[in-house]
Amino acid sequence: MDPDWDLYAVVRGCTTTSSATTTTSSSVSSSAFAACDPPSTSCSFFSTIPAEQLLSLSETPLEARTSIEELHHLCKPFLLKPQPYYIQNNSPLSFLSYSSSTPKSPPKKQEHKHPQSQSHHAGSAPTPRSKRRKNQVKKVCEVAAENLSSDIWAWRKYGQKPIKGSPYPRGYYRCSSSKGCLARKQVERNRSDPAMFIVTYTGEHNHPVPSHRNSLAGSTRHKPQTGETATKPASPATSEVAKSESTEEDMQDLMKDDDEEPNEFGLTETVLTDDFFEGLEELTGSATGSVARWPLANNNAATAAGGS
DNA sequence: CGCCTTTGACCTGCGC
DNA sequence: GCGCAGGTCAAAGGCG
Repeated sequence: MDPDWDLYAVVRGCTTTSSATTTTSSSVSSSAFAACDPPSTSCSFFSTIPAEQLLSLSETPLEARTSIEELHHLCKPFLLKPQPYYIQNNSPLSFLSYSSSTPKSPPKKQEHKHPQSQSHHAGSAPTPRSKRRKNQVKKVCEVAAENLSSDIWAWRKYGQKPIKGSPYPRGYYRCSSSKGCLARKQVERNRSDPAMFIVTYTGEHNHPVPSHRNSLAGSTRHKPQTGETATKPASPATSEVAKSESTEEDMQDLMKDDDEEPNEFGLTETVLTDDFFEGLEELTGSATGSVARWPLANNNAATAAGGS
């Protein structure tokens, strides 16, 4: 497994919101930091840090890590470690759900291959659609509706199904940034809390974060969402995202001057505020759990299923 | 023109 | 083995 793509996403998400400060290299490490969510959500990248590390971090006087560089330095070690599952919540350092469909089984890239159409997705040998349900690495996160639009990846909806027991349908999206990308995500509205969306990521991106969204053409479709018909996929996944992200792109463009790579941390000083470290304390306490979490930076579920 | 969403059909895994 | 439910495909139509 490799949280790479998630991390990338994280980075971007963060970069877009928080004004870029210093752009350096190492997208990987930065990604972890980027964990911070856009606007309302503060940084939760610490969730990626092992409990022990967190403790040590928290014990470090704030004054001691006033610079991004320092923070980076402190966290870098953990950022490269693959983390099983990370749940990101819309709220700063709280973790909502944790789900692991397959804790350890190696990422099954080809979660399935349709016999009738296995021609596409070049590069990967056609494999049966088998074992898609089991042995499949998933990253599940719960995202608030308002955060659904913060996803740096371009997703394309390829299906929607009503889920038994749930009044809301589940939307199926795949990464449209790259033809052969196996990354997929499912967006489902939380039945118990309609304001929240459950986003499940499967597969991995086999390409770097797109500096620009693939295309916006035809992505913005304004279909009159008939009420809350469980069949209406909230907002066209990417479409909404695309729109809301147009500004992100702009920002990214601006930032590109410095470097193509996303902001090292994607954090601004403002992000590293008391609030930011406040949550840290909480984390140190909660992070002692064995459950690995990470800032699934992408709250992207901009794609909402069950649409709003 | 290219990409997106929608949607019904099809395929496969899983539980009984 | 059967049926259900979940996941994906692909055609049709829309949008920039």
